[in-house]
Amino acid sequence: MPKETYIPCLLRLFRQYGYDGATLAKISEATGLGKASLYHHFPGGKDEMVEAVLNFLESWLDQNILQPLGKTGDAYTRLQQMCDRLNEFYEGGEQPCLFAVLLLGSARDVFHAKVKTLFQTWINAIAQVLIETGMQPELAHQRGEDAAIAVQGALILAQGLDHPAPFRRVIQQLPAQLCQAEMSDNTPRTTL
Amino acid sequence: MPKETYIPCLLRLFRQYGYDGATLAKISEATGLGKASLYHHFPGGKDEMVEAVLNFLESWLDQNILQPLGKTGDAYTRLQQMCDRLNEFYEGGEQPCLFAVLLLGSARDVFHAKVKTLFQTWINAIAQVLIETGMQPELAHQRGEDAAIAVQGALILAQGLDHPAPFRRVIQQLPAQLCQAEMSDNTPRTTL
DNA sequence: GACATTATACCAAACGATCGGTACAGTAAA
DNA sequence: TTTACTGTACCGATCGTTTGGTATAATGTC
Repeated sequence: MPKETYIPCLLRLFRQYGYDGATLAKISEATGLGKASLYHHFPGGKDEMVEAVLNFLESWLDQNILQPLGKTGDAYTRLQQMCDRLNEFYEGGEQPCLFAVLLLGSARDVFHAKVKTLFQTWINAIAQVLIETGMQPELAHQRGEDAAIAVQGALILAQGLDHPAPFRRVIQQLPAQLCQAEMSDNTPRTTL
Repeated sequence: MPKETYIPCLLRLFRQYGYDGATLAKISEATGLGKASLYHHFPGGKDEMVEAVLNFLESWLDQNILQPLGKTGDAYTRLQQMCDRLNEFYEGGEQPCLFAVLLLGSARDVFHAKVKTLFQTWINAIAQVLIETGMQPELAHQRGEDAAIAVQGALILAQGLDHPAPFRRVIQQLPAQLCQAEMSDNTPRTTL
């Protein structure tokens, strides 16, 4: 079997257990491959496995996020499509984000560069959509960051509260919040 | 020396390296205590060390967040005080959140219950402040979640982008966003 | 005060288990 | 016969943990 076959399984393991927690014993059991076979497909060991998963996620990002966002048409609808795909990918908030897992694990330095560019790519793509609607580039970029923040934060909270509701709500509200016009005054609030 | 002396050091280590990455060797070196001495203070081993850190964070939360939020006075100002303390604690976005680290590490199950109640306590305290301003309880609770989401997401992004700017911006904008009145119509946006 | 006892704080060394990784013989397919 | 792949057995290193013990200071006893 080609090594690409095992990428989804590896993704699942690293998301679930983290870099350290996903031991070769677990990987061997989950893939049904002996250690020797794993090292045949991934001579670089665990690091190469994670790298392969990150490459897979890069192409996933391109196909499921960047390309839909790059199409012509309604900005709101395009962002909604992105949210649909994110909802799928994170299984409605039940699965954590591998990026966050890697960033907060002990091997953060090894994969930091790759994760950084993936984040930047995603944020820039969102910003570009908003710029096309006439939004100022600076604000659009902020909104792109806000989207990433909302998704990542919601995933953390969903894990922490052991309930996916916050993530689902964020995903549902996100397109409207991103397209929303800026507040006219600085601090409009209900009451003091 | 009493074991409380070593809590800040342990907090730093677990934040920086994660549960798995903070090995006893590193802990021994950082604290200046031999492994056996660590087991004198924390007979339960690493788990008890983390537990002690979480207990410390629980009292930190009470003193620096819950009590200021519980005072009388301007809601906006109280939330701003909370943000100041958070900014301190996370060192302007340069330090990750131990809760997230634990939730995404391999030992998530062990500390999940404790982290969950701490999250809930924090969110409820924010919601209570907003309810006092006349906000509907349901919306107030959503805003409490939004605050946690924004902080956690911003910390992840700050780690991922290797730049604390997103966190600082979120912290600065947070009080206004929480107090902000609900949108009149559902999806007001600039352009299609 | 002098002495025995106990509690606290600490450490060097070693424990078994598991880690990621490798060597190599063997099998299956071309 | 070559190439691709896999199972077994094994490696050194490091993991968290435990053992056995030593100082030091406090506490009780006479």
